This record gives sequence, structure tokens and C-alpha cells, in this order.
Amino acid sequence: MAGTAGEASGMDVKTLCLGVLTEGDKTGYEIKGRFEEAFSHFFGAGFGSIYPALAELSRLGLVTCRSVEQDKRPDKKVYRLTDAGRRRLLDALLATPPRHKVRSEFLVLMYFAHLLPPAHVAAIIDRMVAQWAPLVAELDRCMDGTDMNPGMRFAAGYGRAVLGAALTYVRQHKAELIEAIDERRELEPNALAGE
Amino acid sequence: MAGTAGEASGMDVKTLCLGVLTEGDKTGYEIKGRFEEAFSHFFGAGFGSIYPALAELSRLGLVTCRSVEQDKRPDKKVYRLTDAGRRRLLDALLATPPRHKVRSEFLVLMYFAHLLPPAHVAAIIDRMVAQWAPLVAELDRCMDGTDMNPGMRFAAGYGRAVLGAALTYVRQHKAELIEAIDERRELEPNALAGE
DNA sequence: ACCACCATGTAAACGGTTACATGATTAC
DNA sequence: GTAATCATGTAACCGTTTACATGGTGGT
Repeated sequence: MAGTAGEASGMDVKTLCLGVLTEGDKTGYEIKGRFEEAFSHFFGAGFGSIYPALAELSRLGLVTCRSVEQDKRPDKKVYRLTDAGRRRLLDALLATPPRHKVRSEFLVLMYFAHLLPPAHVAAIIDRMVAQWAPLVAELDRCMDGTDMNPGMRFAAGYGRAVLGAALTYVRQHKAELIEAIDERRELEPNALAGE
Repeated sequence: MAGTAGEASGMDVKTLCLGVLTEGDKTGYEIKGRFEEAFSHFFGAGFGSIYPALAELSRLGLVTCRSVEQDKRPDKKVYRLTDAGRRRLLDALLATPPRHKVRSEFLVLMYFAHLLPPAHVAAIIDRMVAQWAPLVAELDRCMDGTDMNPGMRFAAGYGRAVLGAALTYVRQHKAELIEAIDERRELEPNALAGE
């Protein structure tokens, strides 16, 4: 979005909301669910950004909002894409430069591994492996589904390929790294790095 | 950093600055250079965050700052890690949970590929390939160096492995994606997606 | 002429995360 | 009893990004 028209700019939560609404009408809560299922490995957003985004889209006439009464629950607000919203989504998509950023505290930690106790480094790596392994399995399951459009498939396949490579790399180089920092420790004992 | 002591929290530019200063005294400008060389593929920071971070670290006594006069240039400010800074770095590193986040406008675009003109999608993929290919080459060169500590090597190797997988995947599945969205177009013509 | 490099900083804008606030239902 | 699911929203906080401000050197 950014500004009034769709200039070149970063993808924001508003555009993503318009995007998931092309799949059908949804509540804010359901949109969050889709974000988790479909985007979580390459784009994150919480309620704190989704609800305000939806309110703004409604204000701009890019979505309509219909309240649905429920017994024993607060009212649902079901959002639907308008024609203007569909046009805006397209403009935004066409104007979005394809960035791809990684922000990895994990790799920073690995970069400074020689400053840390080897056992700590080993624990961190194990933790990442434990986190990634089930994700790979999930992406594999996800790609067996027949209800996916080509883009979803491509994005999921990408995630699968990259995560797989990451897992393989980390598993194959863990021992090497730990040994190397162990040796360093003997050569340059660092009083501050004790535990 | 976050707060006074090193609680569990996100890695920030301040910690990274302390980290690169373990490699030797540096100016803000040189730190930016190191960020580009060593971290750019998993952590970004510009002058707008580095200079204020350095000022804050100085205020906290975690680095010292020595001004060096230069002729025909503004004075340099050379920063050096203090013992307190070294300790704080270690605390921060030990307290940092190993997160790994990807934010990819590229994959969002691919996810919604069926809404876009196939030629546009193809162009985006080509652009990513053109961006990644030289980076792989650079990482390969970087890993031939002998002046790297084990952690740098591990991080660079990781980047190389993952980028390689990404490139391979994207190259192998580009045609498949383009064909699939071309077919979709025939089946469900979308007046709004024309170009 | 123009761009890249060296060199440092400030200030506003922007957007996302986190915590707060509320509350019933269902399953373990 | 405790946690997860359903359901919506606000407000403060935090950190990054971007634009602004300045200015000489050296190469094409």
C-alpha cells in the first residue's frame, strides 16, 4: 500500500489481507489462521496488525464488512473483497519489488560461536534442528493436497527445498563446528567465556 | 540488549556492533562495511541504526571512543570494546534465543502468481535468479579465505547451501509455474489481471 | 560531469510486536 | 484445573528505514 496509489514499496499486512480474501470471505480470526498455515515460513503477522489493517481497508472501501451475530460469542465480522479492493491488490502486487530478507539470530550466534561454550552452541543447533524437522514434514504433507493453486505449491515447494538444505547442512557441519571451537578454546583460552 | 541486563530478547544492532568490535577497533563506517561483507545475507543495518547504537554503547561504557584527526576529511571516531562490553556481549549472546525469520515479498508474489500476468511472474523469477547467482559465487570465494574463524565459515557455508538450493528450485520450477498459471488464465479469465 | 568512496550524524515516519482487556466453550 | 479455540480490539513501545544535512578525494 503506502501512500494513496500503489507505488513501489514494501509489502504490508493490508495487501496480504486483500490477498487472502481472494480465497473467499473471512473474519480477522480466520485470516490470521491462513497466515499461519500458508505464509508463516515467509511472512508473519499477529492480531495486533491484522485487525487495524482490516479496519483501514474497510475505511478505504477495499473490503466490505458484515457483522454476524453468534450466541455465546462476540459478533463475527466477515470481510469481503470489493472490486476496488481487487484492483488495488493487483496494483500493489505489480508494484511490489521482489525482496527476500532473512533475519537470523541463529546465524549471528553461529558467527560468534567461538566466543561461546561449545555445549551451548551444540544446544542451539539441536534446537534449530528440532524446530525445522517437523516443519519439513508439514510442508511435505501440505504439498500432497489437491486444493492448492500453482503459486501456493511453488511457495511451499520452495520452503521445503530450502529448509531441507538448511537441515542437511546444519546436521552435516555441527560436529565440525564444535570441534573447531573446542580447539580454539585450548589455543586461546578466554576467561570471559566460561560457564 | 533490551533493558539494563541481558534478558532473553531479540538481537539488536548494538550487540552486533559489540560483536564486530571483537575483531578489532573500528569506525562506524568500517562496521557498516563488515555488516555488508559478513552479515548482509542474514542481518541488515544501515548508518541510521549503527551510529546511534555506537553512541549508546559509548554512553554505557561498553566501548571507548577515540577521535582521530584526518586532513581533508571529518574526524574519524575509532571505537574499542571495553571489558564490560566484552562481558555484555557474552551475556547478550547467551541470552539470545536462536530465531530465524524470513520475510519474503518474493514468495508472497509467487503465492499470488495466478493473479498476475505470466510474463510479470517470469520476470520476477529471472530477477531473483540474477540477484542470487552472483551471491553464491561470492560466498564460494569467501569460503576459500584462510582468515576465517569456524563460525564465519559455518554461517557462510549455510548461506551457500541454502542459496544454492533456492536457485536450483527456482530454476527447475519456473516453467512449471508459468505453464500452470497460463492454463488457469484460459479456464478462469480474469478481466482485472490483464496487462 | 558524475559516481563511488570516505565520514558522521539527526529527525521524522512508519510499521510491527507485545501487552492489555474481555469472555464463553470444549476437550484433556 | 488447565489449555486451546473462538472472537475482537486498543495503546504503548520499539526499532528500523528513509530522508535530510555536509563535504573533500579520486577515478572514468
